[in-house]
Amino acid sequence: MAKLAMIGDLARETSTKVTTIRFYESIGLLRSAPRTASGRRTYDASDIERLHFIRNGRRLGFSVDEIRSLMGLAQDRDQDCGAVSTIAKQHLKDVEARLAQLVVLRDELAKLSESCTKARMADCRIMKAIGNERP
Amino acid sequence: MAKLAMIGDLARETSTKVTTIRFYESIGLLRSAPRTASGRRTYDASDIERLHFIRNGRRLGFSVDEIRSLMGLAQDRDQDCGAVSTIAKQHLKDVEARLAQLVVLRDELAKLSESCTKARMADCRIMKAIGNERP
DNA sequence: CCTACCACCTCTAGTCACTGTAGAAGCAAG
DNA sequence: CTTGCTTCTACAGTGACTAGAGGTGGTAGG
Repeated sequence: MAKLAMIGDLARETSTKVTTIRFYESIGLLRSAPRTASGRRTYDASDIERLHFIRNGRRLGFSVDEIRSLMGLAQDRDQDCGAVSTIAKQHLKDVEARLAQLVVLRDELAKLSESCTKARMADCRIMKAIGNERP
Repeated sequence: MAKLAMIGDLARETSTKVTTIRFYESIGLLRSAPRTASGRRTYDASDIERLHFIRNGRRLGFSVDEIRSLMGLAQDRDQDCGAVSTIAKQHLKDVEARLAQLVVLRDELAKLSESCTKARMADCRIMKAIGNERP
């Protein structure tokens, strides 16, 4: 039988903080890990995989709830994966929307930043611009 | 003397929720508005300007603390505005960094999303990809 | 004058995904 | 045996609001 990992090993393996792993357990994203006699959490290979999935999902910007859904769907191994595709596509759409917003923001900020003429505060163009913009 | 506005007027004028205005007061971003006999907040033109500044600052992605700094700097009307420029430039840099990250993310997600072959869950490429990516 | 209705009030708790802290106990090496 | 690391629990804090409960004030219509 495979040797068990302590929480610190899991943390290193997945570049996750120990506190974050405990947090995932507390919100039910990871199962309640079995404990040693002295109360320490022990993990096996499937926990490592699951945590990798969670971390990658988060890195890709999926919310905890989306990850929960994805992992839930994975249970039905014979179902088709249309629902997964739907979640991924929606997320992509959201990211694209945020991206577009951020581009607008960047351009506004760049214009703002360029407008500086090293004036007195009372005449500062940046301050005036922030005060006057009406979207 | 100019007529005073109620909190609802201010909210409409600046597209801000009433609760948000009260929140800004509670964190000292807006002054404690003077009250009518019955305890309602009253606002004048300078409050409207100040709130516009705050909202525009937030829309541009400045944090509440940055806005606080900017408004603090504005007090010294004779000082030069180098500090303002510094804050704006730093913020621009932050936004550009986020933008770059988001572009990477978008590309990863797009690839992910395209990889779907409408398979059984057990063979889903999207799920496999989320599970297997190791940054 | 009464009633309906809206705007306003305070206070508290919830959101999201963690992070940080305090204080105690386990465990292996020197 | 001591040192120093890891782990444990439990709770508070982050940012920037948002929502809800439960109440008062002011006004317009009947």
